[in-house]
Amino acid sequence: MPEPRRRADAVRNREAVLDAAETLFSRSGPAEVSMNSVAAAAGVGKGTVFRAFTDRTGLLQALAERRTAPLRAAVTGGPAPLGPGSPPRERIPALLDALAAAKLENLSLYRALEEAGAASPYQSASYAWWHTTLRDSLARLTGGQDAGFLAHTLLAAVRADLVTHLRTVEELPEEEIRSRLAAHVRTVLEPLSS
Amino acid sequence: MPEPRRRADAVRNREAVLDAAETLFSRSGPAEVSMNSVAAAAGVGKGTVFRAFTDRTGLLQALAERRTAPLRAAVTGGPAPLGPGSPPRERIPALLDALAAAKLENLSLYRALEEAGAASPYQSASYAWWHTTLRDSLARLTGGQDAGFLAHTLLAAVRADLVTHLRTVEELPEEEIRSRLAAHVRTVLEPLSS
DNA sequence: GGGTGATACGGACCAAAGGTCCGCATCGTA
DNA sequence: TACGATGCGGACCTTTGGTCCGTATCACCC
Repeated sequence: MPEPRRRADAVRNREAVLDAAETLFSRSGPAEVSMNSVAAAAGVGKGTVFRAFTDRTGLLQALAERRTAPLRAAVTGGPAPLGPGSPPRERIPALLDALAAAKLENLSLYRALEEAGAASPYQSASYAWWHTTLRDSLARLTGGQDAGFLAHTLLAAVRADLVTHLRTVEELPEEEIRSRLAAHVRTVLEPLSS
Repeated sequence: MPEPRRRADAVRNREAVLDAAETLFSRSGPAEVSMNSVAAAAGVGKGTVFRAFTDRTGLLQALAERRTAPLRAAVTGGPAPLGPGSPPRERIPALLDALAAAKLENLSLYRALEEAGAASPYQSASYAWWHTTLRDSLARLTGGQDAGFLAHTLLAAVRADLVTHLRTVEELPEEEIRSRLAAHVRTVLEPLSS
């Protein structure tokens, strides 16, 4: 596979689109960010956006991936408590707290991502990755039993629309949300035999 | 308020639309059920559908309400374990199991409902009702502390898209899903001081 | 620097879906 | 049976994701 060599203007445009989309999402809800507006904000034609990212979901994924690259790196190869070496009882709360923090920082992006057009969030590679990571850590405590289901329920507790509801309707501050989540994780982890 | 008296054809059409929509949802995913197709299947014009239900969300809500009326009745005024008199340790698992069962029976309807077009599921009256009901029961165990958050997490565990994923991708049978959910509920309820 | 093929650009265009509108039909009542 | 109120239906509008292709730009070689 001899890497087909990207043209300079193509990579420049790709970056511009990501930047524009990032700004738009930071300023308004997911519904206001249409592909048209992204293209316009990037000073680029619509076709360029779709060529670079295939479809809306592709753009959202690329954006989310770029924003959370450090987090993913910390989880896959970093030190404790996020890194793969950490003991589950430290790592699992850390994972969920980090994920919650990431969502809180990029709420409308994550909302857009989880609405997902047609496909449910459960189809995405990103969800699969988090689920696997979490499940494996959990399995070291449970012996594997129901770790998968438990991982799903924990991840469901940090879904972007729920977090949004907690922030905007129940008006909980970030730290409050994170501490309640932490308490919940503690509760769930408690009874697991080491 | 002297009840404006509904015309006979209007109520007939309303029913026809509900029936048609119900059939469509039972046969295909939420994306396939457009307002147009509902109108066509009901043998009725589009305007009639929108006049009767205001918008798509209104139709979905009306449909869900009709399908789960018995369940709501059982919860608000029925006998144990669902009824309001039952002790929380019986009632809470029963509530979640019943809700899970309802979703399993009407998966694509609930998926459509939770996608919600623009508004998140957390805006809906139906969610608020379940959340309040569950929170109140939980509060009788926790003394109120974090009952609201816990109720959210429990409800998140039965979200339609998650349930769909468990059924179709992980291929768990209904009973398996319900029993894992039950186990999870037990775990979460366990540490609560009575 | 100039020529040439490959690659990317951009915006007109398309299709689908939710929602609106209003001339016409049907209902309920006297 | 007549007549006003209510409801009907489908053409129409708007928005949005996504496609297409004639044109411009890039990268490479001479």
